[in-house]
Amino acid sequence: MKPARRSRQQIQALLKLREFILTGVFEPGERVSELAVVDKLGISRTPVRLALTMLEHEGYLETLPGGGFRVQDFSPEDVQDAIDIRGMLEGMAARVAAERRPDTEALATISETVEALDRVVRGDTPAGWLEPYIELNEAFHNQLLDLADSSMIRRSLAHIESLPFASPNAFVLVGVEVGEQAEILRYGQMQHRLIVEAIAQGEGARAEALAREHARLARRNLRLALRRGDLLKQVPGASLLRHDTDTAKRKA
Amino acid sequence: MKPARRSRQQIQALLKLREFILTGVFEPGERVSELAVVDKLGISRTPVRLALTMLEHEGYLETLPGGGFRVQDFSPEDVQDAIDIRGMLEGMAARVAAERRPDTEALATISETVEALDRVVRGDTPAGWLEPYIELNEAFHNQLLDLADSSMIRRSLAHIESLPFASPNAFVLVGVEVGEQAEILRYGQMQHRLIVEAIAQGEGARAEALAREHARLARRNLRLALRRGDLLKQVPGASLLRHDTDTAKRKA
DNA sequence: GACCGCTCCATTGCATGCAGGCTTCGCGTT
DNA sequence: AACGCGAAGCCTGCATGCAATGGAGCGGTC
Repeated sequence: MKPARRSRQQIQALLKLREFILTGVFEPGERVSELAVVDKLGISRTPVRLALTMLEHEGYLETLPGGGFRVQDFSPEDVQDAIDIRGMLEGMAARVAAERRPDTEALATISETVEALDRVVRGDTPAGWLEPYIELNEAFHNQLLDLADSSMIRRSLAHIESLPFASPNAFVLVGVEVGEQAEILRYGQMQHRLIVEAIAQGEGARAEALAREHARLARRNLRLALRRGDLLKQVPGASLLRHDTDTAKRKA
Repeated sequence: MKPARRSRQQIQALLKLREFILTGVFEPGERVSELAVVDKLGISRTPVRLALTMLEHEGYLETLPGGGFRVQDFSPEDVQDAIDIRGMLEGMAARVAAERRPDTEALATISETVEALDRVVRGDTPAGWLEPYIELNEAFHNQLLDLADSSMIRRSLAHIESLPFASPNAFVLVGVEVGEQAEILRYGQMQHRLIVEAIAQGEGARAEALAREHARLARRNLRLALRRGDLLKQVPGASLLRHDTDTAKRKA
């Protein structure tokens, strides 16, 4: 029955559960017990339990006082704040990178990424540009972290980005659906350029401000998506958003 | 043999292990296996394992590729960055609080704390002032978070402050040993005052800058402690600092 | 003598049996 | 009829047995 499973059960459980939560199989606010998950996944309690606590640390779940877990829900303000926090951390990364005064060689990798992004954004290939853009965008953010070379920044960023809607690429798809998409994309790309430029010139404060402002693009797209519900479907983790119909605690 | 333990084994394990790590029973870089902990604590593997993964998320441990854990070590730069991150998050909290334009009533609690701190700092009672200062200082930071009322900021701050040397009170004791202590304390207290004032007047940018600068006091004390090794003993989690003698990877 | 391979041991990952607590439902009494 | 008390069942927390994997050490062969 189970000789096939040689991969880690715990990872399986984690992936499946995350998928279930993200796709709305488990609704926000819903209580989820070990047993229910065991029945649903066919994995025994030990790895399931481990996966549940991992999801708790990732922010998807919270423990209930009486034991068991509950699917976390998020307000629009929460999403906004998460994006802001990412922006601040990336800003700090840019500043730290600038203060190290990296030479041209150290900047080579990220410069290549910026140029590749240039080609994508300016490119006349309207079809199939999305995939590489997302990939390069993520690469840019990773390479910015590499330049800062701070395990603490890395750690905090990883923590906030474990919330899917806080990642740099979360709202790219929203922009796509909107007419001004091309202009926004070019604007963001200019920011990429200027961030690297500021770092190269050791302008820490400027690099920080640019990176922070860069994250505001995501906030802009968030507002767009909130106004046009159909756009929300493009955002990973949108199902975790609290339904406004809930008369739940606005304020504790 | 086991009828006495009715409290949660897992919590016991967590507390004991954290204490062991902080007091240096487990050295940084040391490998720690489940079995060793089971023998040492007399708690079975299931709760021990859970406690270990929790400590991993808190940043005390990291998983080894071959399985098992390793006590994390931190460079002085890591500590500095952690303090900076806390400062940024507190700055964001102050800004968000200011942008909400809280009325006098909402500010009542934190104002009382500031005044209580004033009495402690200005007070002529040189003995026994430390305890209340630490308590009030922590209360101030908590109440600042209450004003911002952002679960995301709260979450990220809790995460970074799970590292003991990143908490607001971590370096207070260092300042105590130094002659200029009184002056520094009054300076920090003035910042407390001004932060609340800025929030009350809706000056978000100023509140943020003040809160960020406020955290720099901890960085200052960190440098002091690094120069004078004896002061380091006052800092919680100092045993996690990487020994400079290690010729380990400075840079990956 | 050195290198490759095999075997054994240590250690983690998984499953399940067991006990205790919290809640809920039902029955009895006022 | 309503409230309180008691019992039962579900659910979580813990312990331990078992299997599988990775590494180290030893032996054999080239």
